[in-house]
Order: sequence, then C-alpha cells, then structure tokens
Amino acid sequence: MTKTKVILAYIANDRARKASFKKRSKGLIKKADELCTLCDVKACAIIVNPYDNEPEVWPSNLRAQQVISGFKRLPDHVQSRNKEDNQSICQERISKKEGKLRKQYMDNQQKELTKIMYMCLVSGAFQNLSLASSKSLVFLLNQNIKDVGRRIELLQNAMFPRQDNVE
Amino acid sequence: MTKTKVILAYIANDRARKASFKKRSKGLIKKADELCTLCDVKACAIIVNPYDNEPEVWPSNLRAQQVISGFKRLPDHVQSRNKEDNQSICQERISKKEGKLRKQYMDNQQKELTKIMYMCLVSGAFQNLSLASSKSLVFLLNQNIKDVGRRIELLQNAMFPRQDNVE
DNA sequence: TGTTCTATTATTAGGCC
DNA sequence: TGGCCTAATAATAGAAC
Repeated sequence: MTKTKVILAYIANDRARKASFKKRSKGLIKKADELCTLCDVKACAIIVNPYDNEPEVWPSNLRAQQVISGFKRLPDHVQSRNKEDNQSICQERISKKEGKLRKQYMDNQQKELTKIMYMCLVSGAFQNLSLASSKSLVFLLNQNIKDVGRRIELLQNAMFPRQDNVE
Repeated sequence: MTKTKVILAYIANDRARKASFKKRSKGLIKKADELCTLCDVKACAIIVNPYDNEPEVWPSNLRAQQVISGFKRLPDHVQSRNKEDNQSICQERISKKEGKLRKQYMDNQQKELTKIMYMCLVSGAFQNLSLASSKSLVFLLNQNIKDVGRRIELLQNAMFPRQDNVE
C-alpha cells in the first residue's frame, strides 16, 4: 500500500473500511482480468460484502457458474484438499517455508545488530541495551576488532615487507 | 507492471507466460486475502490453469463451496444479471463510462498536442507530422500567438499608458 | 525450470473537497 | 458520501544464474 505501510488487520473505522473495500475489490478484479488476458486462463471471483445486497461476481455470473461446474466435477478428495483441518498438507507447506524463514531471521539479526552497533558508536549510548543485545554486540565488535587487526598487519607488511622493528 | 509498461494482451512466449502466471496468481490471491482481512468480507477465487491438473482454489475448497452455495441460492434473475448477453445493463454501464472517457480523451489530445508543439519548436522537425496533427498544431499555435499578442498589448499599455506612437 | 534481484510501473492510504 | 489527488508502498517484467 501506501502513504503509510498497511497493517494487515480489520479496519475498525467504517468510512475507511468501506473506501478500502471499494478500491481493493476493484483492484482485485482488475488483476484477475489481467491474469486471464495475459495468461489465457479461466477464472472467477465471488466477493460477498455488506455494502451490496448481492455478492460481487466476476467476470459474469454465467462464467462463474461455468468455472464452478468444472470445479464441482472434480473428485471429492481433490475438492477437500485445502480444507483447514487437513493437517498433513498444512504441515508440509509450513516446513517448506520454515527453511526460508530461518535464513531471513539470521539475516535480520545480523542487520539489526550492525545497525545497533553503528548507532551506539555514533551516540555513545550503550546503557539501554538488553543483556542479549549487549552480548551479541560485544561478539560483533570483537569480530570487527580482529578484522581491523588483520588489516593493519596486512598494510604493515605491504609497507614494510619483511622488516624488523627498531629496538 | 514493471521494468516495461505491460501491454495487456496474451503473452505468446511460453516461458514468460508461465512466469507471469505464477507471479500474478500468487499476487492475486494475496490481494484477495488482504481484502478479506482488512474489510471482513467473504470471498473465494477459482483459477483454472494449464499448469496444474486441478484449478487453484482460494482460500480453501471448503470455503469456496460455502461462498458458491450462497451465490447459488440467489434468485435466477440476480444470478444472470451479469450475463454477457444482457444488453441493457451492459449498455447502461457503458454509457456511464463514456462520459468520463470523452473527457479523458480531450485532455489527452490537448496534452499530446502541446507536447508535440514543444518537441517541434525544440527540434525544428515539422515534416513528420500527419495532416490532422499539423492542422491541430496550427490551431494551437495560432491560439498561442493570439495569447502572446494580447500579452504584448497588455504590457505596452502598462508601460506607455494612453500614449500614441511617434510617426 | 525455478529462484533471486532490482528497476520500474501499479496500487492505494489518507487528505481534501 | 464519493470522487480526485499525491506521496508512498507494493507488485512485478525482465535479466541473470
């Protein structure tokens, strides 16, 4: 969305909710239409809403009925494949996502920590950190100190190759 | 809609069409989900596609059947309200849109012409214009010339009020 | 063939009338 | 209330792997 990042939760304000519904249902149907045109698929959408007495049906009630007929003709086990209580299929999907989630989480931790480190270095304000953050920060700082140390060594070797210090 | 402006027509390239389908059907379902969450409406979507043996059904086949049941329970005249052959209703909608379309068209014409005028003035290349464009351009230029004339007069009157020219 | 990246277009929240 | 506007976020085409 826009102007502000959308929080995905029921919009309590009646006026805002209706405005959002109008815009978004229009947008949704446009997207469905584009999908059908671009990819030559058959689709229908039905939206039951409190603003109209009748559900919004796209692209036409006739087409919806055709698509539904095709759908109803499927064997029962296919029709119920997505039922909310079908645990094994849900679990499979969840597992598949968990891998990605874990990776994202690690990335985020690293980024967050690096951000905190720079904020602290700039402001000098270390006192508000949690114990866990402090520990992680110390680890990160030590890593960086080691890196810097290695870099100093490298540069010294480049500038004064194989030369012993005086005294 | 991106990297290039999308042309709304069947994507001939198999690979691109499939990629587009995957992205867009995912996007469509996300939008449907958001609509339901934000506005508390009940909706379902069914997409019949050549890549899977079964149609893609959202949010679940169970929910789809519930929404369809509600839809099927409507009286016949409502169910067929959107049928492609229902000319009077289509015509009404078309008329409603035509007003807006006409206004937009006029706006566009004006903008396009103004753009062409400036391009021509900058480049000096008038030779590639169509007859119609040329005529419109002449009209626009004459308008502008008149405007400039009026402005010159205005400024002269401001600088030399009620004064006759020498000789 | 699917996944990831990112430049660009498309959608839309909130404000205004 | 509904339509218009604009700033800002979201979706995604095309490329690379």
